[in-house]
Amino acid sequence: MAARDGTVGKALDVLDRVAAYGRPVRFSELLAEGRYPKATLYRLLQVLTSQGLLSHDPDTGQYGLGMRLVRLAHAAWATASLAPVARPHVDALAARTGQVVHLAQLDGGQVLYVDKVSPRAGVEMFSASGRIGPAYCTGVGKAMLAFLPPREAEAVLAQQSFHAFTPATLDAAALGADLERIRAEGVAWDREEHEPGIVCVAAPILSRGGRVLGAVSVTSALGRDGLDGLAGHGEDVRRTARAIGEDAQAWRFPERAEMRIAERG
Amino acid sequence: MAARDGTVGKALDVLDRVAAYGRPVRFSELLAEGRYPKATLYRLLQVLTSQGLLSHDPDTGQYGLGMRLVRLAHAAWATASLAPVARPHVDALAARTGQVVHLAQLDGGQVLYVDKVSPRAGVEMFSASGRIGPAYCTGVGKAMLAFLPPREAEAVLAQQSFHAFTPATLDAAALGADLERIRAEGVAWDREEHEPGIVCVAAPILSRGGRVLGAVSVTSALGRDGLDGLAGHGEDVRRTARAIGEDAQAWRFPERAEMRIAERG
DNA sequence: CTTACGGTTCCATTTTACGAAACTTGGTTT
DNA sequence: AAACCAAGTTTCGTAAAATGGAACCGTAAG
Repeated sequence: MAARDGTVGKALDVLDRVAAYGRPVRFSELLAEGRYPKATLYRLLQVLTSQGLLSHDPDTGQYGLGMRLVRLAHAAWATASLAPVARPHVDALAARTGQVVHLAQLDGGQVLYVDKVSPRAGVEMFSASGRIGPAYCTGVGKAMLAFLPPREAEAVLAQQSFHAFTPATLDAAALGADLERIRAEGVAWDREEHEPGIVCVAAPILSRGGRVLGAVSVTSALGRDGLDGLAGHGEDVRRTARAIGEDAQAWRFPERAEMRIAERG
Repeated sequence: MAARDGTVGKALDVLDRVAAYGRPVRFSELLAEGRYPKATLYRLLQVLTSQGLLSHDPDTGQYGLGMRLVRLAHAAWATASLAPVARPHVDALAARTGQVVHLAQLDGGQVLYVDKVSPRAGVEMFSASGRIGPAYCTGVGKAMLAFLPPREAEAVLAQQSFHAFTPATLDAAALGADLERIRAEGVAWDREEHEPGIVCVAAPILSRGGRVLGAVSVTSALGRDGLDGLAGHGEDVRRTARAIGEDAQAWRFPERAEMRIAERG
C-alpha cells in the first residue's frame, strides 16, 4: 500500500487517505495521522487541489475528492474496463435468468465491480461501478483467484483478511480446496459466504492466452430462487463469460500476427 | 492549459494525455508528442503504472488507464458529487415529466454530468456519469454560469471555445444577454444550441449562501414534445433544483445553519 | 491583552527528478 | 550471418525540486 514512488506516490497516498474518510476532511485531521510534516502535507494538498483531484471548500476549510476523478474514471471505465464490451452479454444474461448480474475485475487484491444489471431496474450506475469487495468470499473473486497464475494467486491470497462475514465464510484452507474445485468445474459458487441469504454463481473471463480478465456472476436471494435455481444457470454463466472473453480479445487486440506486417508507420 | 505543479502536475498531465487517446497507447506515441524527454516520460509512466493509475500490457507494450481510477471515482462520486443526495429528486422529476433528466456540476470550465435518468430505461450508468460537455451552449452549463460570482464567471467564460455546434449556438455577446435573462428568470433554456433537435430547460442548484453547486435539466427531442411542452416544466425544474440545494446543504454541512445566514454578503 | 490553535509562508538543506547519451532487445534489411 | 534499426530501458553527473523546522498570521477563546 505504502509504495514509495517519490513525490507522486506521496500525493496519491494523501489522495487515498482523503478518499478513505468517505467525507470531507480537515487539514488537521490529515496532519494528525502523523504521516507527513505540516508544510509537506500542506503543499501536497495544494497541488492536488490545484489539479482538481481534491476540492477545497474555503468556508469550512475541508478537503473532498475532486470531480476530475470522475472525468478520468469515465475514460478508464469506457476504454480499459470490460464493461462496454460485456454489456450486451451481461444484459442478455440478466434477462434470461431474471437475476442480478455483476461484472467484476481484480484491482490490487480486491474485487472491483465494474458493472451491475438487475432485470427489473435495468442497468445500475456509478453507485455500483467502482465498489469494491473481498476476493476470498465472493463468487467473482473466487472465480478470478482460481485461474490466476500461481505466483500472482499467492500474492493476492496473502492480502486477504479472511474475515468471517458469515458462518459459511471459508478460511484459507477451505478456500484452497474450493479453488481446486473451481478450476475443475469452471464455475465458482458463493453459498452465503459474504452475506447471509445471498448466493451466487460466477465464472471467470479469460483471454485466449488464459489470462484472467474478470468475472461475471448471477446473484440470488435464498428462498426466492434457492441454490437449486441458480445451479441451472451455471452453464449459462460459463458460456457468457467465454463469450465476453472472446469479444474482449477481438476488441482490445484486433489480431496479432498478420496485422503486424501490414502495420508500418 | 496545464498548470505546472511540479512533478505531480507532470504525472497527471501524462495521465490526461493517455486518457485523451481513448485507447491503449504506446510509449513511442506519447514520446512523439515531444512534451517530455524519453527518460522522463519513461519514469513518469513507471510511477503511474506502479500506482495503478495506468495499466501496462507487457504483451503489446501498451499503456491504458488503470482501474484504481474507477475505485477512486466511485468514492468521489459518492462523497463529493451531488448525485447521491439528488437521486430521489431527479428520479421524481423524470417520472413527473416523462423526460430525460441530467444532473451536472462544473469541472474546470466544463460541464461534468454526474447523473442521468431516463424515464424508460431507468437510471443510466457510468457511461453517462463522467461525460463532459461545453458550458456555454448547454442548459445546465448556462444555468451554472449565470449564477457564478463575477470573477469566476469571467474565468470560466474565458475558457469557452464558442464553437457553433448548430445555427442556434450563441456567441459570446448573445450568451452575456442570455445569462442576464437566466439570472432574472431562474431557469436556462437550450434551444438546439448544442445538438439540432434537442432542447432542454435547466435550473441551477445553489447553496444557501448562493454558491453554485450544480444544475438539473429536463431534455426533450423537438417534435415529440416541442419547446412548448418543456415550458410547462420550467417551474418544476426550478423547484427540484431548490430542493436538491437544500438537501445538499443539510447533508454536507449539517450544523452550519445559523452561520450561513450571518455570512451573507 | 494574552494564549492557543489551525492554517500558511519562508528558506537553508537535502533529496529527487532530470535528460543526454549509452545500452539492450527484438525484429528487419543487406 | 552480419549489419542495421527502432523501441524501450538504464546510467550518472547535474539541475531543480521537495523537504520540514521554524516563524508567521488570523481568529477564537481565556
